[in-house]
Amino acid sequence: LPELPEVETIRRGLEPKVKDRTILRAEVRLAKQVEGLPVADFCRKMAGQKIVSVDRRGKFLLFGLGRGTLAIHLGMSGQVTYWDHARQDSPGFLVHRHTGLQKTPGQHAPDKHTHALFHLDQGDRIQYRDIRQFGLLRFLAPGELERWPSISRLGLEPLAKDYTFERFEALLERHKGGLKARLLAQHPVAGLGNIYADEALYLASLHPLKKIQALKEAERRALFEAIPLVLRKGIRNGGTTLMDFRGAEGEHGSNQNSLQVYGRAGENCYRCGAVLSKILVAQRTTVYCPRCQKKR
DNA sequence: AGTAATCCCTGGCAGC
DNA sequence: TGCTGCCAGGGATTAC
Repeated sequence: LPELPEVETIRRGLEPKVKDRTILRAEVRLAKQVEGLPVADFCRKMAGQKIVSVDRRGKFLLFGLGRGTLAIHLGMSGQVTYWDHARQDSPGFLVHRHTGLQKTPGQHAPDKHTHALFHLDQGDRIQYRDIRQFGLLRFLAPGELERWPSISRLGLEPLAKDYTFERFEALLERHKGGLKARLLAQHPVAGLGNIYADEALYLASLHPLKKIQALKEAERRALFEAIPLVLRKGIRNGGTTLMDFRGAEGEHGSNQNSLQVYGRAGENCYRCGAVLSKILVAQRTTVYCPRCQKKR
C-alpha cells in the first residue's frame, strides 16, 4: 500500500537517475492502466520527451516533461523501478518471514505484472509493475495538471513549508464524519492511507471514529503535528514493505518494523499495554488502542 | 450535500 | 495435494 512515504522513497531514488534523460519510447502492455487518452496517443505524447523533474503530490508521482506531465498513482500494489542495462537482474525468490514468497530486492526483468515501460537512452528504462492493477498512468498537457480533479481536490501537502496549523484547521472544519474516514479521503492532508492514518491517530491519541466537530484545539494540534512525524519516520525508514512495495532500485523498506498499531490487532499497546482493537472504518481495517485513543 | 456501500484485481492463505 | 473462498485496500462510482 504505497502511501506518501513510499512514493517519496521512489521519487528520491528515481530523480537522480532519470532527471534530464529522454523517454525514447513508451510501451504499455495493459491498456486499462492508462487513463484519459487512448494508449496509442499516450505513447505518442511520451515519445521524445525529456524528463525535467520528478515530483510528488500526495500519493501521485509526477514526472515533469518538456511539454506536460506524466502522473502515476500506484494504487494498491504499484511499483516504479529503474532498470539499468549494465546491472545484473536479481534472480530467484526468497521467502519472507511474514509475507511468504517474495521477489528478491534488486532489479528484475519485466514479467506478467509489468504493465508499462518507459525506454530511455542506452537501453535503460523506467518500469511500471502493478499486481493488483489499481494504479493509473496519465499524461497531462501543459496547464492541465492543476485543473485535474484528482490533484486539485487534494488536501495540504504535509511536508511542505506552507503546511500550517491555520490552513490545517480551515480544511478540517465543518465536517460531520469521523476522523479516519476524512483522512483517507485526502483531507485535510494528502498522502495518508490505511497504514499512516492509523499511525498518526495513535500518535495523536485520537480515536479513528472521533467526530471532527468534537475535536478540541489541543487535539487538532496533536493531529496536525503527528501527521508529518509519522510520514517523516516512514521516509527515514525507506517506506513500509508489507507485500509489494519496492524503492526505485527494487529495495525493501524497513518501516514495517516500526509500526505502532497497523497490523498489530490483538497485540499489546507499546505505550500502555492494553490489547489493540480492530474495527472497520470506511471499509478499511483499522487498529487502535482502546485505552490511549478514547472516543470521548 | 454529505456519507456510505460497491467495484475493480491478484495472490496469500486458511480450511477442508 | 489441490481446490475453494475469503481477505487485503485506493479511489472512482453509485446509491442512499
